[in-house]
Amino acid sequence: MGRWEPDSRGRLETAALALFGERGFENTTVVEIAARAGLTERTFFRYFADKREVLFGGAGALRELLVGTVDGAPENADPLDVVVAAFEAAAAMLQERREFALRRQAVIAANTELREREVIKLALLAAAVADALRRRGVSETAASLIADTGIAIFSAAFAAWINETEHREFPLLIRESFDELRAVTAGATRP
Amino acid sequence: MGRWEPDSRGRLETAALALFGERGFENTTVVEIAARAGLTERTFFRYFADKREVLFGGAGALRELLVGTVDGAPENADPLDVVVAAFEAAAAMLQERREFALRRQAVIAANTELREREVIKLALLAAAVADALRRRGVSETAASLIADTGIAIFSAAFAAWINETEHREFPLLIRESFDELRAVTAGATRP
DNA sequence: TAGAGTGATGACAGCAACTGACATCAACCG
DNA sequence: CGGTTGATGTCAGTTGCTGTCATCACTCTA
Repeated sequence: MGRWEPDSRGRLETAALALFGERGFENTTVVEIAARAGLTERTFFRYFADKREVLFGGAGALRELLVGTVDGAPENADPLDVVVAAFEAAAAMLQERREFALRRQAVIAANTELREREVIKLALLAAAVADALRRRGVSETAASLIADTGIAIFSAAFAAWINETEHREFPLLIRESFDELRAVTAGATRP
Repeated sequence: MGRWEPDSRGRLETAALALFGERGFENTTVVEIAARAGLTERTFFRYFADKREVLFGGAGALRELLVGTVDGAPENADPLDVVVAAFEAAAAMLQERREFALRRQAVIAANTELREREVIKLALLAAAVADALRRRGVSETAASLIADTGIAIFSAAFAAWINETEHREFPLLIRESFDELRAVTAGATRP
């Protein structure tokens, strides 16, 4: 048995999500989060670079899944198809923790700073996916475009998944958004 | 003649960009910015919600231009074409202040917090464009997708405009990114 | 098994971002 | 001419975040 309770990081994350839910992000101090987790403020900042970061621990796993899927796709597959498939896998992953995702999203939606952080996390995911595409030989610009497009599809599907009253499968919603995007671009100016 | 020097806001912006360029964002305090502008810290925070915001005053004008262009487009025009045209207009606007844009971008690129803020500004632009599209009758999901796609095109073109050694016309680069995106989506899975 | 690490945590001091409350005073207005 | 207004200053306080050093159960090694 260790000297301290185990899983400090997890306890901090749980405490933070609970407190943010109860009284909001701004009305919760780091000292309070740490106290509820049975730790001190200093320890909080050893695990998380800043107060917001405590809500974004899962981003790393998501990135690995996305990059892994792209890296593992057949060599001659269409890049956009590959990216969409990767986001479908990510959607499936999130779907398994829908309750957590909902509570977390409610907290984030209620605060501008947190929305900022979420947007930048998405941008980082896009950058990682773009890198993976370049490794497959996709050109500089195309890689960015495709990765950003993937994020756009994912965001649209995520909003639907969270907000729709009839709860449909998240990966299915990804596919639908993709179809919609193809319809949209097909309609635009033809040379 | 006023009681104070005019254009406090502008003086703060100029002082901030200069200081950030000299010693970096993190090594510059708000007190120093205010002092160089002949003002106090408190006044700085009356004009800007936070330290980063001093670099993003132009975002409002950009949004108005985008939204205005979308609102003013012919009623039956293809939504994606309309959005691309709006971003071409925005690109033309930025091109007129290339020097400023370059210095500003160098400062932003050097700091994570500032990159975060820039990403969220782009997200806000996307949201505004999406709203404008909905006003035109475009569906909820399609509006988000098209607006995000526009941002993706803009971002890719902006990177090229800033980084390429041969300086090409920004609006032209937008058009090229758009073409590339269409090529990419045309290549993906066909039903 | 003594003693030297090791690693997670605590204690404490301090900076800088940001805020609220109130004071100031030139310019303007009736 | 006196009152109001609006931009700015002053000051005190909270909180996010960091550097530094101490602590001490556990572990490894001689």
